[in-house]
Amino acid sequence: MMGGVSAKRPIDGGSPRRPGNAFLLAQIGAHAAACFSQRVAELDVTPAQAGLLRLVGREPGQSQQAIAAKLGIPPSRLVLLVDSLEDRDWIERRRNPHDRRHYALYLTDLGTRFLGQQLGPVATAHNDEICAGLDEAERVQLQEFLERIAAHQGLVPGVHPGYRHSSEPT
Amino acid sequence: MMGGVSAKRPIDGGSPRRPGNAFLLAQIGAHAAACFSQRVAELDVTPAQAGLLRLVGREPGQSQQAIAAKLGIPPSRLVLLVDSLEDRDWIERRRNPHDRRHYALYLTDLGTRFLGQQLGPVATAHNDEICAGLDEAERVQLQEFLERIAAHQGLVPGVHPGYRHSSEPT
DNA sequence: TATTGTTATACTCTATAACTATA
DNA sequence: TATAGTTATAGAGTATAACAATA
Repeated sequence: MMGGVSAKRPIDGGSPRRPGNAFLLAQIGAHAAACFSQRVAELDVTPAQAGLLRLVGREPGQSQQAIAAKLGIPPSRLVLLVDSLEDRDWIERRRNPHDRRHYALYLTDLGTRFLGQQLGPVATAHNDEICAGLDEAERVQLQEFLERIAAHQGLVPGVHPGYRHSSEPT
Repeated sequence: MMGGVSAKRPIDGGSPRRPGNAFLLAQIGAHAAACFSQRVAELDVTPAQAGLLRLVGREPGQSQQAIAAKLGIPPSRLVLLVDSLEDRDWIERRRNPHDRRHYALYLTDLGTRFLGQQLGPVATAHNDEICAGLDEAERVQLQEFLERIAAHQGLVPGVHPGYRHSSEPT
């Protein structure tokens, strides 16, 4: 080993003493995602499944290609996700009569009920848990800030890239 | 397949029409982490390496066990991370003379310089990029909200759990 | 015997690319 | 030939558990 050693005392290292907004957002965002994951696990659902279910409910009738593009994932990955929801009888693949290569995805009645009666309340409770510590006015204010940031970053309203390989401590 | 089909029209599905704060935090957080990952990649560094480097700079002299516990990762994973930083001559393992089982981690001079002159500016630029769209007063206000949330959620100031298996679309 | 750090192994998740069918 | 969906394979990243050294 070459290069001497320093730092008998704590060193700041160029980064601000207290974490900035970007770091806090990443930290809290990861925490929120982990909490949500734990909550939906009690319904035997993964976050990815929950997200797809919500997307199909919000914009039914789309092809798998369109959905995969919207989520920024390869179509091959979507297949297994769709399979898992179809196995539970929550969504349904319907052939497009005009072009039999396409499938169009729709919620089943069961899926609609699950989304509205099971997943919805869990998402609401999750949101409340994360916002604990902020009063109503502050939550509105925070939402405005976050929406502005999201718009500035070009993020699509209902979709987030929980797919990139990050993993980032401290 | 049993269970009829519904949803000829878009369906809200119990979740709020516009994403709530928790969803926005997760979405923006993942985006911020991805941006940071891209930025530090230009320095040939992973987010995990950057985080460890900052942690060692902030609290030098800790054992690997202590750091692993703080980051919430298994010690075996930390070994490779420490190896990669030691290979670059940025940090150093020093034997504890009183208990030769322990190592204590310190920055080298080179690591101190890299942290201050390379990584620091990148982190600052990253923070500015994420906060684009908010003026100075709003950034301060946002930071206050985020710090309050982090405290309420019991998050340790410098450490975030970018380790759980989430992956969550929509 | 307990603890620190390390190595070895196995498992999960994901993307890439080959394959089938429709057009 | 091109496109939608599927299947198969391989790679990265991670945790679990066995191991060696020190106490």
